[in-house]
Amino acid sequence: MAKPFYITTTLPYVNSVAHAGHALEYVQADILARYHALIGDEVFFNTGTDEHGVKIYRKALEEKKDPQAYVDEYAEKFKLVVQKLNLYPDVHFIRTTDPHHKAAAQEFWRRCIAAGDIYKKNYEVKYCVGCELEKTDSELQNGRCPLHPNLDIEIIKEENYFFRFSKYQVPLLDLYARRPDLVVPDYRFNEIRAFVAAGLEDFSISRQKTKMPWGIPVPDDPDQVQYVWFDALINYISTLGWPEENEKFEKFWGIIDSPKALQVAGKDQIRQQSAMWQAMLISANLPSTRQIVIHGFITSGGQKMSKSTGNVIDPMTIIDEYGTDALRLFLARHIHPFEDSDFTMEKFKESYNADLANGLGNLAARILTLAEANLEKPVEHPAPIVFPAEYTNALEKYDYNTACDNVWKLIGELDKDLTDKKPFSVVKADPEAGKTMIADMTKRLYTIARLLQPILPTTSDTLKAAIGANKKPANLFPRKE
RNA sequence: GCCGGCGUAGCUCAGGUAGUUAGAGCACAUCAUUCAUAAAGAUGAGGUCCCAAGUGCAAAUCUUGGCGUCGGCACCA
Repeated sequence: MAKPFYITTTLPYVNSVAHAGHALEYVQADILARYHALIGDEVFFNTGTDEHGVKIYRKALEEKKDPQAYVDEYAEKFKLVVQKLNLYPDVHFIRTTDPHHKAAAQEFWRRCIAAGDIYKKNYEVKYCVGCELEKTDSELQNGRCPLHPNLDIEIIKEENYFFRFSKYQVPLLDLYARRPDLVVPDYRFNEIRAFVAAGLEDFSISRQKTKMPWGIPVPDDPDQVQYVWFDALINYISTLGWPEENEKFEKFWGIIDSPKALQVAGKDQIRQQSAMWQAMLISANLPSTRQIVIHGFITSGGQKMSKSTGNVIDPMTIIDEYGTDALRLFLARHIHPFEDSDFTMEKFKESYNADLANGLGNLAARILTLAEANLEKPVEHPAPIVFPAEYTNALEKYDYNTACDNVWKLIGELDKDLTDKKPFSVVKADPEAGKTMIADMTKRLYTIARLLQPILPTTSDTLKAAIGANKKPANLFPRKE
């Protein structure tokens, strides 16, 4: 009986195109999805786009587009990214403007009301006339907008709905105590625990429709829409057909005593994912997330990527030049799973040439040339292997770097054996012995291809097909200068 | 300011409950070679393990202090 495995990324907000950080999160989640599929689990992999809110509304107006037309366009762009990164074919792509998601968000809201956790109150918004934007305290300096220090900040009163977050301090701390691996890595868990322990304030979860209509309507209140991320978080369960498809929901998301869902998110998302969303789930009487894995950010040349610095790495450009698997390997092997990491073209090219052109690509060429020339028929596929413990343990701990290192250790050993045992010489002196060696090494290459499946799916398939046909493929990774 | 992490070869990092000459991958140099993508292989160079004091027979590893650096301390998603 296949074990259900649920995994989701966060949904990118569609006010800009996909960047390297999105690619990292997609690839990390995809490696886990594919790994679990490989070991026989029934996988539900969710991603999609977060499409409501004031920023999108403004951008649509700026571009003189209907908001729906604007988000349709961006959703297509992100779908293309998902495709180009070669994510798991059955990935479920949810959009927060999907009718079913809207209905689910409204139902979720009603459940929170039923729990007594939503109430209306006057909310004071700080507003900078210069920016024409609302400002938070952390954005202000000495009570003034840093961009427009000569203008006074205006206080606008707005009636909004609030979520009774304060009520969930103890329940959240209980949850954290019960589930000591809820958030990975542990220092991120400590951060959120400290944050919750310091006390929680209720937060606003709606906006006035007259000012900002681009959101999901609040049930039974035509004047308010849900604040964007309240609705956005609900995608993790609406994607499963919640609330109608309860069987599917329990199968993948779990039940209260046995949560199953795995979430991957960036370090800027800790609070939303591991505190606010978990409180919302408790309020709606639904199971919590089983585990939230927090990754770091990608920097370039030690700095945040920005157009003005000119250090932006565009994942799509890299794919066009080097191929999807080259990008996937760099993200998996050379970007730290949890800490911020540097991504420069120099480092990328170095790793491409070392790991792929000189490493895997060259090894495949060596072996398959010998196999094609000397074996009469393709080798029989080795029986499904037991994966090396170092490899599986690393993936269970989200240590993609070490999982890759483990495969590359096998590549190195096979390469060295080929050099030392010289089947290319042996086959001339003693054809049968040489052929046996070549067949054996071809099988080892097949095993490596299987281990590569979650990380480099296309390369894995190409290698397996080549071995199956006993035909050397074209250069997998041409060396780049 | 408060809390926490980190500081080890050119680069990215591992080790670190103290115990032989400090490790890996990449990069670099030399040699050799062809089954292969001028690739792979062998050999080698490269480190006062941030600084100082302390506790030990013994400290990169423990303690204290200092310096440096990074992260968190709510409504930007």
